[in-house]
Amino acid sequence: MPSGLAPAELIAILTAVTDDQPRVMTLRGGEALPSGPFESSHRSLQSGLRDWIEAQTGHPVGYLEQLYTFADKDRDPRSEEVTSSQRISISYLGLVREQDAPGARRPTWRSWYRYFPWEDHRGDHSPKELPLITGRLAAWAKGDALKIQRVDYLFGLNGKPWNEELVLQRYELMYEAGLVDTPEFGAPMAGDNRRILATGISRLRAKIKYSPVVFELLPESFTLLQLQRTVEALSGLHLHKPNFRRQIDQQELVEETGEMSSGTSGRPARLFRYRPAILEARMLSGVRLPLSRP
Amino acid sequence: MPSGLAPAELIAILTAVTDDQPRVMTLRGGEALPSGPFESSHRSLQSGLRDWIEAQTGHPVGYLEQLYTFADKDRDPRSEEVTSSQRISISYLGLVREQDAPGARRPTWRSWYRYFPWEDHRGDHSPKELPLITGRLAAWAKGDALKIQRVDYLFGLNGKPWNEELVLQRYELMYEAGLVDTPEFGAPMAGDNRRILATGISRLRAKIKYSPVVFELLPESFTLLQLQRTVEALSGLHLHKPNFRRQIDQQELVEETGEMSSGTSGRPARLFRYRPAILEARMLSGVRLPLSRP
DNA sequence: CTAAAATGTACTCGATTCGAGTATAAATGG
DNA sequence: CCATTTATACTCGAATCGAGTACATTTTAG
Repeated sequence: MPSGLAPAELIAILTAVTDDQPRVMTLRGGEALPSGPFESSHRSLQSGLRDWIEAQTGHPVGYLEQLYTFADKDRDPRSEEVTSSQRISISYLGLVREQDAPGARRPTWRSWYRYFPWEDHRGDHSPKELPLITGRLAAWAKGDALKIQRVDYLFGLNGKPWNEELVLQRYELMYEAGLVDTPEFGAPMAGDNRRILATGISRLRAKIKYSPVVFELLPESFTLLQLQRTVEALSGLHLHKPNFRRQIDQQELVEETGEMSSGTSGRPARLFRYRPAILEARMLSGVRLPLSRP
Repeated sequence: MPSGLAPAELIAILTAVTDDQPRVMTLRGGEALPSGPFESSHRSLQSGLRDWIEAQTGHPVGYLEQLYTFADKDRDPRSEEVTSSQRISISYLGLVREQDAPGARRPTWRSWYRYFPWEDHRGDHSPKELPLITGRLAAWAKGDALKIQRVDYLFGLNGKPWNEELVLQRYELMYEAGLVDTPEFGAPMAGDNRRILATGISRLRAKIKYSPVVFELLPESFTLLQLQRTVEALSGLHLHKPNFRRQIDQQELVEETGEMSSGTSGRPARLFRYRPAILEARMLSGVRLPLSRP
């Protein structure tokens, strides 16, 4: 058994939230995710990537989590060619406070929804692309009961609820149906980068429900509305304000700083800070999503 | 920037449940997990590993999920040496029905709880090793409020509930406290294999709560008690029978076969089968854990 | 044969959670 | 001043969940 020697590559999905938009750091005019070779000199995968990101962007990375490891042929289902050496790619999800380093090298932060416009359900109406997409999917699924069921489930049709976590599954369904190269249905990326981004969004949308990672995206002190807007940006959902606040203080994840917000319109709000002391004790409760507007 | 060329290795945590014990396939007298080099000839990581396992064990793998990718220096915190070439190891969790291939090559299936005896909370009493372990941990944490809080949280002391999912975190705490090499506190494994096993157990214990993976471990048709015993074996918890059954039929994951069980003592039970048709529709409900006995 | 043990099945009850809605208070901007 | 925006405190009913009770049916021990 000859063991394959494969070069390893690290790929980062760096996410920040600004102006109520969840954003991802991109290169080459928004067409590629940042990536680089894995250096033998690094202490570990995790710390190697951390050093590399901070050097490249000037942003400290608050949270870094491994997502998935691909071999080349896994990555782009379109290419049928047989490559002799398979590159191994390890993808990571990183959360940064974009405002931390305003003066540093300006990378291009793009909204997630530029690539997945159908995933933003915050407005009063569902995204304008959705009817077109589901129409095309219905035509594609016609006759196959299993496919119809899958479309209904993934896109919340026929009484089924919209599940915001299924970003990757929806993208893969659209890929099967041949819809992902339609420019009106989201901006393209090089290779399989858009699929990797979908993986990261899925993971993060799941994670905010049972882990306090949101706070890695917020400044030191914040109002409860800021917190809610951030969760809404990530999940792409509109949340019920009173219930959201009820959950937050039931979980005792935050404490008042004593200060009040200023500079905004409307009544000033109390400022809060995250209580990292009980991080582990609250790990498995975390932020849940009390939805509203069906 | 010279890119490091690293050989990649696949490591498998193969799990089955027999005689109400969750088991893992091991080599070398229970000291190692099966592993092998990643072949360039394989179509993908996933399918490569699947072929390899089925060839080695004769067991078809029902479910296969990637766990985590390590670089060598990540893997064994004990070794301080600087290796020039870092091996990349990709670990997978696989579920098999052990009874499927009784005549094949006989690998050694060991109970999880041989390696983590403190994780089995099914009996009337908690595991006999626990008082010793928590005593030693308390001595280790003495004086450090944060450490004490962590011990309490991870081991369910001082009114905190036992959380069965935190297998890896408990193992790592015990590692920090220098308890993992005590033979009374579980059998040893080579290198970091025991830590990788803990990762797999944590993942599986979390997964059975929101995904119907349990059925990959059961025969085609089964009784509700068999299903409950399997979940109990994996979670290491004792469940409340009436509530367990209530949840199962609320979720409509199973249907009656019309047959009855035979050969066992007690009243014969109805046999059920899994309904894979609605797999996706139920993905995010799955089997939850209605505990009993505080 | 009979009783005990093991297994299966159907209920009830109360606490908690959760979605949804209502009401009121405090600031800003024409 | 009044419309608008934001903050905060409640209420209500449905669904879920932990816990417990009761009873049925079969095997096995004695």
